[in-house]
Amino acid sequence: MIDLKLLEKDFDNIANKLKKKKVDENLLSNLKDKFSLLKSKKSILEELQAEQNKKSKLFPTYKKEGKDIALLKKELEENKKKIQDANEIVREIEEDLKQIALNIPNIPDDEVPKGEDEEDNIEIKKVGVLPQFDFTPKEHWDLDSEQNIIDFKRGVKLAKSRFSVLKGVGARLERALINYMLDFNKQRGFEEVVVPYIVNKDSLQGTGQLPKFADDLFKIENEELYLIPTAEVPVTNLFRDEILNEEELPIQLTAYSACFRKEAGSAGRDTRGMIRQHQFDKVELVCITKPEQSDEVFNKMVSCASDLLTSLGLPHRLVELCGGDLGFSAAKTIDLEVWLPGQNKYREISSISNTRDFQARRAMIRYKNGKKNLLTNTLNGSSLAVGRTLIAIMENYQKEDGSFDIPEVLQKYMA
RNA sequence: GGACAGAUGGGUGAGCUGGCUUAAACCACAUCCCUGCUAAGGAUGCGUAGGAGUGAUCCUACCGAGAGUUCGAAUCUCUCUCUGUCCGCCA
Repeated sequence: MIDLKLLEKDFDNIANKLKKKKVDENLLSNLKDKFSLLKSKKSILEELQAEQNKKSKLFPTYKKEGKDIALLKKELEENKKKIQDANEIVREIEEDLKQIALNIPNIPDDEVPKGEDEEDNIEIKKVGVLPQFDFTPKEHWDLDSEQNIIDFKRGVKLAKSRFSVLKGVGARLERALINYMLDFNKQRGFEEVVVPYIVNKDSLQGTGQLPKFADDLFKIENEELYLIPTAEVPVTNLFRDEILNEEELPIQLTAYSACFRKEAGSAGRDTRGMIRQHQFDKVELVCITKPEQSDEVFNKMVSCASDLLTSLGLPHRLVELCGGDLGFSAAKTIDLEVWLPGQNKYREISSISNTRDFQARRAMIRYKNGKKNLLTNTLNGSSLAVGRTLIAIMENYQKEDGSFDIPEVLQKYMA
């Protein structure tokens, strides 16, 4: 959530920064005014409450001294009505304020490039050598036209479009990749956790998926529960409403989970193949840090994911997202895009974000710094999207007859 | 899913016949003092959020969550959530 005190103090600067994310300045000034209004109405309420408290305490002494309490009582009854009215006003403003504030995205870092959409993202570097073929490389669905590895037809039969079934080598490769990624991340200092795939509203609000992006989530009928769109939600919310010890930071975790997304806004995009599914596997990295640690940890996460791709022999590039393409909660994001020879394109396989204190403020994740409780920073990133890694292997390691090799590092996991 | 019991600060835990509670006490923790060595004792401080003030300090809210009764609620009433125990079901 946006820091309302900062908004009040430094309005022009923040409004200017949020232009990169296309936030309307009028909305922000409205928010700022509401915040000031709330403070003044609240102090009126508190004065009334103070009076009520003070005078209520007179009753025992009045009774002891045998004084008449009728007048005092009448006075307090009237004051009580004033309190109720004032309370109603404060509550309305608070509700209103919260609705606006929760829908304002994070402020991008200063060095985030300006831009509208993914066309304006900046390539930072390319890693690895593109594979050369003396035939025309195929897309993954053409490599497996019999659907012996990825069975899209039956996935649809079981659920609906954008679901699939992995079989044989496909199923084993998926599991091998998950295990390999978790082991790799562990070696880099990330501790593994296993978390629920269903979470409540508070958790989703903490990481920023709610209230704004309810349409992207699968909701459990008749319950305030949702399937997770990413392990980032449960893993980050592990520390919601907690005050951590300074010494335990940075916390560096990794988790495998299935992820569930409605893909509401992407009708018609990537309808073929494994790229965009309603259910997919992902190994995630989540870090909770002190603010001054988060840039260093961010870089560590990026190199972890990039080195993982390199170790699998997958050429890729690092791309810094421009303001317009940045996610709701992110202050800065670097995407890793893997080379898909069948598509002759780089495609996103990992997205690593520093949310600074945006999620921490929503989820109240703090740490004790001497006497003060300060907000942490939270970071998250994929390492990696497993299904996309699987097809990247199929396409990059393909042979003319449609078969493909398994990267060396995975072979012991396939035994 | 059914029955019963419970939810109080970092932990344990009293208060729960409404106002002498400003949430006791103990433990843990921090600083200091005394002592002088398989240790012991003492003093002070020690929840969260918001607000006012240069500051000491003061005000408001919070005893699982939300509503209600009352001049006044940790304490009474209702609803919900969660935890424990027993039963049922289940990998």
